[in-house]
Amino acid sequence: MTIHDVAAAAGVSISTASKALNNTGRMGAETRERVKRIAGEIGFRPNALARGLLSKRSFTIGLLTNDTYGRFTLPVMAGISEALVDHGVSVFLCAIEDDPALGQIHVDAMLDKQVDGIIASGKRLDRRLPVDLSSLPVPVVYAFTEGTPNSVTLRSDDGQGARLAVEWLAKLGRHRIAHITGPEDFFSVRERASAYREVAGDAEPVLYGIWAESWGHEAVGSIWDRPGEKPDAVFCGNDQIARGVVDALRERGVRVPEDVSVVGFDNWEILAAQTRPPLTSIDMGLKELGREAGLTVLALAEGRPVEPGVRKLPCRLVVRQSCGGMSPTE
Amino acid sequence: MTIHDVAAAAGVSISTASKALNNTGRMGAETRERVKRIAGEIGFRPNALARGLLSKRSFTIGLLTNDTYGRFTLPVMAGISEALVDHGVSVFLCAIEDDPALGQIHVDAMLDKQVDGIIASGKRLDRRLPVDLSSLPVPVVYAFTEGTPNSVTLRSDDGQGARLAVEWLAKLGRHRIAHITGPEDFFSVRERASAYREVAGDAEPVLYGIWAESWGHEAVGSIWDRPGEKPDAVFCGNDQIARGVVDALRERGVRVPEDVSVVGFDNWEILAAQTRPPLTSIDMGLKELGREAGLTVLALAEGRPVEPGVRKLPCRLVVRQSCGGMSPTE
DNA sequence: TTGAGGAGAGAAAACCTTTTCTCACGCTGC
DNA sequence: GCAGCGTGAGAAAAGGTTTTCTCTCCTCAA
Repeated sequence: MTIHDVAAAAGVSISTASKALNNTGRMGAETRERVKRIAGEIGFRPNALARGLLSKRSFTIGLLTNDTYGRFTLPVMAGISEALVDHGVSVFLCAIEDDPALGQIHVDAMLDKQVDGIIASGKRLDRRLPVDLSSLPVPVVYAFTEGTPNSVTLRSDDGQGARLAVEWLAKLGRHRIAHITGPEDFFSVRERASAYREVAGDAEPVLYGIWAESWGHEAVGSIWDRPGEKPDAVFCGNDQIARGVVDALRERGVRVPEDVSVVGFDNWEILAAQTRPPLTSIDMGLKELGREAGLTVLALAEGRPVEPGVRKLPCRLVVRQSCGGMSPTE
Repeated sequence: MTIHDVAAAAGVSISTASKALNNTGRMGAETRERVKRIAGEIGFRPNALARGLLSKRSFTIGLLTNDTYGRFTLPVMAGISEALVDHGVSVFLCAIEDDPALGQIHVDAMLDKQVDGIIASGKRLDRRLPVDLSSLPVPVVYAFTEGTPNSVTLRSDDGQGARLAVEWLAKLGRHRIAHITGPEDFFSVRERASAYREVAGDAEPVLYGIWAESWGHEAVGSIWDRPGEKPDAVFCGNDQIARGVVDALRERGVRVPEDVSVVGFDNWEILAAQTRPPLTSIDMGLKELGREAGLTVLALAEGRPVEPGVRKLPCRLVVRQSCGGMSPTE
């Protein structure tokens, strides 16, 4: 089913058929309608390859990621797809592990296929993908991964997210707020910790560890075993740690949320909702991040100007039951 | 950088350049080498759109899924990508939620882009995607979702997986093996339960519930609170349930694995490894499934014959510490 | 010396669409 | 009655590549 068939069936030339279908050119209204009707009847759909060859636009972009579990990439991907499907753009997903060679293969394959742009994503804000995207013939947007100097980079505002969490705890009347978090060499860990300090002061030390439940357990042990007053709230670096914290507290007979409020980070639905009690958590808004990234790369592909630099998107507090108290709108 | 530039730089015609680069046609060996060298030097890469237009092969396939969390789709995707990247094939990922309209939009977009084939995937073996793929102009392979009657369908062998689990427990000397699993209306639940019955007999009832930790908890409660002898092993319908079971047992002072062995299903790394103790689990081999699906759709796209029907791929036992005992090779 | 045949290379068509250019025709205004 | 113009529609080129066909030499054998 090519445009030839449409033209033949409508008794017009190919050029007329094309113009009719694209609402361009001059022609009689009934001719246009007839061509359109016939195209619909025989189920004509234009070949995107041929169209792309001419227009230099493939309506295709690539998403490059090294996030194997997809915990971060999946929401980003969903946002991108959601934003771009209306524009007829499809997305190549390329998981490149941490392998530079594999990354290069995928980038080359995408360029061969004339993608209109590339979105680079990852599992960590302060690490680069193992492949250089700085001088590609197509626009590149970095989302949730570190970009090159003059690039467009989108990331979550972890400081604001942390502030949100701690202020929420404060609003609930908690004032001895501990912070149990991940490895200090993560930029986002430092950013969250410093926002935490701003709001909570330094009554409690920040406990750095690893991104695991076991660390949440262990940290609760070290805090509750030491003498002196105990915290009445814990702000955790991610939901896994929070889960460990909640479990450890319950095992010690400390009630959550009655005695201690706990806030997580990431709002990893499948974990946060299964914890007992379900975790109040900070959502980084990765889907919105993806949506923005999609629209941005599209803008660049269409030649619209986008000012370079790092753009931080706000986090959101998702209230469940691990803090007790009021609803978030009060 | 087009083949015109290569031809000009090498002082040959376009056709000669093309033939040189593709190792086709007749020509002097040094001419061929010279063209290749120059193409390499100026960084020529053929335009896949133009090539696809002519060859009717876009070296592109689509992966359609309604699995939002990507827990099943992600490993499948990884397998597909891994198998096809060597063949120069890129993959469009289309997440269609459960929306028929969205599904149709994505399918149309992919067909417009002349994909060589489509792989349909999902989150459940016994459900169809909300879009009809039965009479598309491109080959379709179903992976981890129900296919249409005469299609090629790939799925995990859940019966064999369940057998693996129960036999493993038996081999460890466990003989009162309980089965706590998901909703009975899942085909895979029934399949696993019936394999369990075959091996374990019906000393213990099968407990059907929901796919949640809370159900694991609850089920342990109902078993351990009833009078009489207790199980010495629990085979769980998935890792979330297993997690709930392990936690509930620990809370009751029942030791895992000393007193009771626990096996999960899905081998959801991030959960199984964080459980205390880490879960022995059945891996459905979704990556291999993806790989097979990729190679199969490629075969179909190239016109090689593939016999239709349902092909079951074996599950694998992944031993961690929740069963105790020996290593898996003994 | 001539004819056949083969080797090397180029011309051109094809893939499908969009877009620009050209053409024919009928009408209006002088 | 004729120049000019607007309208509707088609011809053709372009985009980058592959492939088939053709052409020109050159060599070798008769």
